[in-house]
Order: sequence, then C-alpha cells, then structure tokens
Amino acid sequence: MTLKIWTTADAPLIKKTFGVSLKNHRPDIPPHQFLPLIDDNPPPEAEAGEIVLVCGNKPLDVLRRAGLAPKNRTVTSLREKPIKSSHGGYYLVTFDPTLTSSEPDKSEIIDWDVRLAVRLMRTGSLEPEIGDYRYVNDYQPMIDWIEERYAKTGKPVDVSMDTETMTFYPWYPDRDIVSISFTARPNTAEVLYLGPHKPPVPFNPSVPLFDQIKWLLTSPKVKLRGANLKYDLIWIAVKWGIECTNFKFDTMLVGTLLNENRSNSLNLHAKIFTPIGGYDDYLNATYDKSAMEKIPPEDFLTYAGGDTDACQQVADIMRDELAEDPKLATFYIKILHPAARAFEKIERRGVLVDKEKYEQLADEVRGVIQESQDKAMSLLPNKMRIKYRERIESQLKAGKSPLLPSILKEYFFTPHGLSLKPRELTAKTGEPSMAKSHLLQFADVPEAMAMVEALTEMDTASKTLSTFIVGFLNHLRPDGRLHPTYMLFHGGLYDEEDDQSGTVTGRLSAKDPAFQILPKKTKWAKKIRACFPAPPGKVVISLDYSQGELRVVACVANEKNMIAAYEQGLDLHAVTGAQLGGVPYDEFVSWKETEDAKFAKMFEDLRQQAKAGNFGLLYGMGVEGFMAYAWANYGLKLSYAEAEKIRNDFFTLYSGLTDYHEKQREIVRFSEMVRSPLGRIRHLPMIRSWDRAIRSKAERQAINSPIQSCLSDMMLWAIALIDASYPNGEIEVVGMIHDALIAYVPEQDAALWAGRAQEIMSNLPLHEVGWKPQLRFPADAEAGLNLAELKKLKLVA
DNA sequence: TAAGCCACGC
DNA sequence: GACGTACGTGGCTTAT
Repeated sequence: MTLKIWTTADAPLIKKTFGVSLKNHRPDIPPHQFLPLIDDNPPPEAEAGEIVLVCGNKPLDVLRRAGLAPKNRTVTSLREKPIKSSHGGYYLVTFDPTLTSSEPDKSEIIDWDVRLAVRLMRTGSLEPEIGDYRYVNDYQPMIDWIEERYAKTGKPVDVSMDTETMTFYPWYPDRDIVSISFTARPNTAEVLYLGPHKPPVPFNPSVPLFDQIKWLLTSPKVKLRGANLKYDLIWIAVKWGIECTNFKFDTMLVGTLLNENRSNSLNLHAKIFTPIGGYDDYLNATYDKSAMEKIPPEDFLTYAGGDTDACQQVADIMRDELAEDPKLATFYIKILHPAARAFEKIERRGVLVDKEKYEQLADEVRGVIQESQDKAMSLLPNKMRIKYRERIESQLKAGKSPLLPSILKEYFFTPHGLSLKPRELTAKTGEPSMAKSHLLQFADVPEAMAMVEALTEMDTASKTLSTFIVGFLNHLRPDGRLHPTYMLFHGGLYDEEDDQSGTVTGRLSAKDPAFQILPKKTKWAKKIRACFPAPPGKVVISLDYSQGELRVVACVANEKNMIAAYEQGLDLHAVTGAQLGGVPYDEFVSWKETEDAKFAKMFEDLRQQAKAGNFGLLYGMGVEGFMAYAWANYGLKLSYAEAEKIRNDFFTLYSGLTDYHEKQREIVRFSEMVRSPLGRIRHLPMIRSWDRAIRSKAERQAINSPIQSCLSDMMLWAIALIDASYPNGEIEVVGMIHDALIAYVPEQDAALWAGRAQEIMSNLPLHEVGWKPQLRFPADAEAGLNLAELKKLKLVA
C-alpha cells in the first residue's frame, strides 16, 4: 500500500505542501513516495491498493493523453472523484502545489485531497469513518470513566463539548438548546437530545442530568475543549445558569493562531486533520442549521456526535502543533484564551440602548432625508426627471431614494447633465467613481457643488438611518440591549458556507451589530451615541491607549528619537505636526494655547494631518500614496516635492523606522511570516508571489501587522485581566474598539474604577510573554452618562 | 444571488 | 511602467 504523489513540485515545495498533512495522520504516517513528472513518460501505474495523486494540470494532461482522464474537464471538476486504474488502484486529482504561491487557500484543499487519498487507500472508500455515537439519558457512565482515568493518571481528562441550538441567539425565552454532546473517549460521542421531537431514548427522572452536566463543565478533573465554545457557554449560562470553569482549549482560536489565512471551521479542521472529515456534509447540504430543532433525531446524531468527536481529534493534533511553538502556546494560554472567556461575559452583558430616544432620532433623520432628497431632485434637469420617470416612481413607491447612482452618474458626467470629466474611476469596472471624495473635487462648479451638498446630506442621513438606527435596532434583544458577537478567530462563524468573519491580523471584529463602527465624528454621531446610556447608578467609561501604536512601534523599532520624545512627555503627533507646519516644536505647541482662534485651529488641523501622515508613513506608504492619502482624507494638496520632503523629514527624524522596515522585509522574505512582540504570528505566503505589487503589499503587511496586532492583543489582555480582577462586575466591560474599551462602573466612584482599569492597561505583565518594552503604555479615560457625553476623567491613582 | 461600491470605525 | 495603509461589517445598487 503506497500513496504515490505525482507532482512537478521541487523538494522544498513538496515539504511545505505535503509535510504537515502527511505528518498529521494518526496513528502513523501513511507509506508514500513522490513521483516527478518526466517528459513523454506514460502515467505511473496505480497497482491494487495504491493511489496516485495527480497534482495539477501537467500530470493530468499525461493522464488525458493516455485516455485515462476526460479531455474537457478542469482539475476542480475532477477532484474527489477517483479514476479506476486497470491495475486495480485509483487516480485522484488535486491542484498543483505551485498554485499555493499565488493562491494560498489552495493548500487546505490539497491537504484535504491528500487525506481523501489516504482514506481511499486504507478503507477502499471515500466515506468518512464515523465513530460510535449514541443518544444517552445519563452521563454517569462517562463521569465514572473520567474519574477512573483521572485516578489512574492524576491528570485532568480531555473532554470535548458542543451544543446545538434553536437559532443563533439565546436572548429569547422561547428559544432553547436542542442538544448537548460530550466526547471523552476517541471515536465516541454521547448526545443528550432535548429538542421537540420524541426523545430517542426515554428520559429517566431519577437521573440528575443537570448536576452531571454541571460536573462536566466545572470539575477540575476535566479539561474542556470545544470549537468556538464561547458560543455554547453563553447559551448554557443564559439558559441553565451554569458557569463553566474548566474550559481550556478552543480549536477555532488555536486553529487561527496556527493558520490565520485559512477559513477556520470545524468542518475544515476535521477534513484536514481527521479520518471523519465530511461527517457533516450530508446534514449541511440537507438542513438549515439555524433551525436545529426541526431536524429529526435520526439525521441529527451523526452531526451532533461528529462535532465533538471531530473536535476531540482535531484538538489532539492542534495541541501538538501548538506545543512546537512555545511563544505561540504562551500567547494562547496567557492572552487569547483568557480573553475569550472575558468576551463570553461581555457578550452576555450586552450594551444598553435607549430605544425611545433611538426612535425619536429615526423620525428626525427621516425628515432630513426627505428635505435633502427634495432639494437634490429639484436640481436634477427636467429632461432627466422625465426620462427616468418610471424608475423614480418605482423607487419612491418602495420607499427608497429616487436618486440612484446610475442617474446621478449621468447627471454629473454626461451631456444630459453637467458633462464633468471624471478624475477617479472605480477599480474593477472603470466607471466614474461616485464617492463623495471624488465628487467634492468639482467644488468649483456651483451646480455640482449644490448637488453634492444635497447628496451628502441625504446619504449620511440614509447611512445613519439604515445602518446605525434600523440596522442596529434589528439586533436589539428582549432585554433592551445589543449583544454584538466578537470574533476572536478567523473563519466562518456558523458553518463552512458562511461569509468569512474575524480578522487575519488578530484584531477583533464585532458583528450583529458591528458595534465597533458606531459613528464618532460624523454629523449624526453625537445624537446616535446619546442613545447608549449607562444603566441607572452607573456611568459609561471609555479607556484608550494613548498613541498606542506609535508607542509600540517606537519600542519594537527601538527608535531612539521617538522613545526620547515619549520619555520627555512630548506629543508625537505634534512633533510631526510641527514638521508639517515648518515651525519648531515649542512654537507649534504654543499655538494650541494662544488666544488667537486661527492659530488654535491651525494647530488642531496640522496635528490631525500629522496623525494621518504618521500612520501612513509608519507602515510603508510611499510619496505618491501619501499625497493621495493627504488629499483624500484631509483635502491637503501636496506637490510631489512637498510630500517627499515631509516623508524624508519623517524618516530622518525617526531613522530607526527605516531599519525596522528593512528588517521586517528581510524576515518576511526569508520566513514568509512575521511575529508580534507578544508572540502572535502573521503568515504572509504572498511574499513569494511573482507579482511585484503583491509582494510589496506583503512587505507592508509585515511592517504593519506586528504593531497593529500587538496593541490589539494588549487591549485583549487588559480586558481579560480586568475581568479576572473584578469578578463581581464592579467594572463591567461592554465593548472593545481596537485600542479602547467601554465599560460601566458605579457612578459614585467612577474615577476610582476607571483608575483601576487604567492601571491594569498600563501595567500588563508583558515580560511574561518575553517582551520588555522601553516605554510604558498610558491610557486616557473619559466618563459620562451616555456615549455622547464622555468627558475627560482625572484618574484616582 | 453575487459582486461592486461606498461609508463607518481604528 | 504601474503601483503603492492596514484591518474589518454592512447596506444598497446593479449585473447575471
């Protein structure tokens, strides 16, 4: 029995592509050999018991010429379909490993195909090897087995847990947990069915199921595992009131740490790591997983049991893989896992909403939309109004804006309207851009300006209404709170077909609703934020790392001037701002205090511009990119020479950054990855792309990622520590926005509690993950009765 | 239904 | 010669 991998790949690429997938087979690495492709040779024979894995079009062509594979079929369509050889074995088709340098996501597919080939070789079938899954009405036998094992080994026993639920949100009283499954022994699962169908095994009233489940979720003899267990533990806490204390390992979190680029999901992990991969394909294809209660128990068992069996096997492999990278393992244990536990509580807590105020605001916004819409319509030439009469009417009938982009495009850019010559085209379609930043470039044309003003008014109001009022209120739960889901991993949230969620950089994302993008600076920001009050007796506090990314970069790059500036308490944005203004630092800063409002405004404007420039230049933006950026974001028209001077001055002033940039480029070119000071890895396989632009992008990512993720992870760590330090909820964290947290604290001692939180943020035990930064990381605090009225808070140390 | 564009956050 | 912040979520329109 041999797996013959037939490929044009060279030795290093073979090792990279097939090394891990072959190694991860349990219990042993399958016998295999690599066959090079030699011109004009006939295809290798697949003898009985052998599989030839045909890697890509080149070997596939040989197979086609030999009449063994159909002519007009792609690799994609031939995958997963064994071709019988006349000698008794099989050919299986997969992608060329060379593809992975331009399409890294192909490597998981190749992994899966290798797994299928080994499965076919060992079992003679492509079907997954489903374990022994049973419906139970009593977990005592499992508990006894765990006790026995614990007594024998003295070590906590790995147990995987999973639930299936009615819809995705537990905040409604009529929605319940449909099943709970546990796997303690490999290839088994014990499923307790609680759904509306007839119980597959009758309930026994004398069995203390609640106590048994509680034991499994709290006993120190158990090390609990799961796949995105935050989700299940929230349901269990909300519905059953059980607080899990022994959760130690999450395959989604660890899977993301090991490879943030792949679409992490239990389905994929099972496919590339275990023999049961594909156990859930039938159910996924047949049923709607948001309505688990509707699935009949006979179809349900393989899925519910397979989940924990797969999780158990996947976790075994991931644990070993994680252990090979002690820095990553430390990062997981100290930071990411505790943070996930903290976010369990944050999501349960939710964010309080003033619904009445929200509804008043909705009316106000609707009024403004109507006004500005009428204004814009009046500016549209009669001819166009007549031409588009039907479309306009149907839009109005549907309650939508009649000023469709296609109509407006015609108005601005054709002789039917203003005949303006577009200055920006869209990336994919090459059409004139309808972005406000583009339209504003025609400010010198009065008609254009009048229309743009009306449209801007209308669009910002519409955006406010659709996204931040109606959109947010769609997620308002019966307790009067929003409960956004925070993504701490990258992958599909609910199943393989899901849209991707979470980030590849390690930043968080929030969804349902996207609480992190609540407007802060727009026209409507204050009024929206006023709808987010503190609960009675509490105030809202916001704490954010003061110039956090700049401080991180100063430390990581060991940039002496930056460090010195911070040590002297200088404002670094002002340092750069002084440069933009062409004045000495002291004079520039004095503008801020001057009574002349003009100078005060110049100070603020320049400092804002400097802030923008700081970030752009910091992360590898070139001269022209900086010009475009300054123009797009700040209306700052720089000549090439001016932009170049600012850039040069910036890097002369902070010469350590140049070295840091170069170092990151070298690291990523050599190792295809970079690591943040806290241990998190960003894999950048695209650095091997043949396309210079793509390689440059990977280089900039190598520069940016460690900084951005470091600060974000510091915030995560701080939240985890705050949660652990104040388990009684004196500081109720309710949200995180990248480098800031939002919390409710008792009104009485707001400054005291904010001070405690600030202290934790500024005194993270960074040395525990092996980082000793040269600077401290102070945090700014604000407090108020709602999110609109946050005022700077002087902290009580 | 998918893709493109746009706008919001840091 | 082209192309040069990074990362997201989500609503709307248009093309298929």
